[in-house]
Amino acid sequence: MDQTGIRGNAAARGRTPDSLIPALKAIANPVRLQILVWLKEPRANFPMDNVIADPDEYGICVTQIQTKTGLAQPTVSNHMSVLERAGLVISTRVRQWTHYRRNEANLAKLVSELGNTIGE
Amino acid sequence: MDQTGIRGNAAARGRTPDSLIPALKAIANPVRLQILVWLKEPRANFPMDNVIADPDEYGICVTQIQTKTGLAQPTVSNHMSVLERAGLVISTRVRQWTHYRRNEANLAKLVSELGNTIGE
DNA sequence: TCTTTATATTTAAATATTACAATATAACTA
DNA sequence: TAGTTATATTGTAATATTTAAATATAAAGA
Repeated sequence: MDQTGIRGNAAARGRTPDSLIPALKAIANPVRLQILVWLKEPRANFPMDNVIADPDEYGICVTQIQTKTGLAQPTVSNHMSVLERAGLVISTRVRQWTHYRRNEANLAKLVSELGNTIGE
Repeated sequence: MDQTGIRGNAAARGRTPDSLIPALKAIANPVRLQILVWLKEPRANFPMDNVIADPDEYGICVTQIQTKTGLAQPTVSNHMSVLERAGLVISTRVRQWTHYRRNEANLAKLVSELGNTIGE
C-alpha cells in the first residue's frame, strides 16, 4: 500500500489518468455534448410517434438524432461512434434501427474522476 | 421564473452551456491536464531551489513547467495561454518570469457545471 | 429476389490542434 | 547602452477533427 493509503488511484498520486482524455475529447464537442443532454430525457426531447422501441430502455435511433441536429447522416453516425468508443453511450440494434442511450455509470464515473483529477 | 424554479440555469433546462466547451477543450489534452494536476502541489512537483516568488501565492514560472514537460518553450507558452483563456489558470508576471497558478474557483465550477450538464 | 429504409464505412475537403524554429518583446544586469 | 534571460508571437509543418458526398452493408417488405 502506498503512502496515501489508496491503491490504484492515479489521481491521488498526482498522475493523470489517461483514460480520462478520450472521454474528455468526446464531450469537448458542442454537438456531442448536446446529444448527451438530449438523451437524458428522450421522451421530452424527441418525437414519440412511431417509436419502435422503448426510449427509456433502448434510447433513440440515429435518424431522430440526425433530424434534431440537422447534420448529415454520416456525421451523426460518426459522432455516436465517438461517444460509444469513449464508453459514454450504449448502442442497441433493434431490427434496422441502431438505438443509443446514455451509459449512466460511465458518465457518473467521468464526472467523479474529473473531480478527483482537477478538483482542489 | 421558469417551471424549474431556477433562473439562468441552462443545464436545468436541458440546454448545453456553451461556456463549458472552451474549458472542456482546454482540459481534453494530456499535457494541459497534467500541468493542472502538477499545479495542485507546486512545492511537491517542481524544484524549489532558486524560486523567485512564493509558489503557493503565484504558482510556477513557464521555464519550470517547460522543463518538466520536455516540450519546446513556445509550445508550453501556448498551452498556458489556452488554459488562461479558458479561465483555468491565472498568470502573474514577477519581473521577467510569468507565473501560472490554478484558478480554483473556475476549476471547481467546471466540475460542478459538467456534473449538472451530463450527470443523471 | 428486388426495392426500400436505416446505418456504417470510405473518401475527401475544410478547419483546428499540436509542435517547433525563428523572431520579437520585455525586463533585468553589467 | 549592450548583452542576457524569460516569455510571447509568428510562421509553418504534421496531424487530428469535423463535415458531407458517395458507397457499402444490413434488415425489412413487396
